Amino acid sequence: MPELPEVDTLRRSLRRKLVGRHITTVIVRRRDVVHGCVTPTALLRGCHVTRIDRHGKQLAICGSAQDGSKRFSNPCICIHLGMSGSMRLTPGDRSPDKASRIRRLTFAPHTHVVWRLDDGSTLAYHDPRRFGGVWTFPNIATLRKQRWHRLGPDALRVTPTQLHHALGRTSRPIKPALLDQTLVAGLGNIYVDELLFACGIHPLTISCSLGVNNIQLLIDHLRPLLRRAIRNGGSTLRDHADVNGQAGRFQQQHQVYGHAGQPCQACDRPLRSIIVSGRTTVYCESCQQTPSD
DNA sequence: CCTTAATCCTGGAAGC
DNA sequence: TGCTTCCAGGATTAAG
Repeated sequence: MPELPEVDTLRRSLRRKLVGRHITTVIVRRRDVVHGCVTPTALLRGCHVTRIDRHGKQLAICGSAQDGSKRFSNPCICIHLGMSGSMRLTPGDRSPDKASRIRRLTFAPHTHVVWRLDDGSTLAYHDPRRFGGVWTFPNIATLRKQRWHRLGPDALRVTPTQLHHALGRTSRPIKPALLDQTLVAGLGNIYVDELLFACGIHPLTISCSLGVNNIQLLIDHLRPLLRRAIRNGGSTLRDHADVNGQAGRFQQQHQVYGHAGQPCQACDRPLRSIIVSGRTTVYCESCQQTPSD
């Protein structure tokens, strides 16, 4: 499932391959996955791509265009991959025959939006389960103000003070609290389970009972965990892949997620699986205790 | 405040 | 083999 490391893998690839390119055509194959203005212009047709941003699990692609009266516009689209979304870049056909280049434009199943670039390559947004979507904004400031303002600080940048504040005001267990994007943005089921295992914190620990030491422990493990995942191209369980179709490798390093019943890497006892606020949660009963601090 | 459940949706896996 | 059923999950919403 695309969480922060998977989305950041995508951001890095797009930054490399998309920034500076010109978008010549936009094809919307399913209108209902696009929210806000659905015109090609709002979806960056005629724009140069200026930057790619990310907050939590959401991605922003910003463009810049000049109209007839030389006025600039800087539209911006926000992409949320939901559960099964992915982006794929297909290199352009360099053959001189224009007709064959156009005929080559075939669509994989569940392709909802396609952008054609000035070098003939295409960027395609797929999402079989359609929990994700594309949101259009007149500029990135509006995106931040209207959409990203509801999210908590990004999980890669959250400070101990911010985390302490966020967790201090909820009596929910730590597991659903860390999944709550309004408290911290970017974590999903995989990385919360991995984080709590790394910290030795029981998933049912009441958030506001965590002391400063444990907040620091969470921070100390959070960034290295996410960075390691990003370095490995994220976790591929089923759908996630980079823009070139390559799967991530971090799932090979999961300590608990997907390993229920298997021996704990640290103590050899079988890992337990429970449901916490509707989410499958895997942890080690002996390594993860409720801290008294 | 909190929780649970339902909702959206599809494909893969398990079960008969 | 082929059908049905279940399950996965991010976010939101409603109900308890």
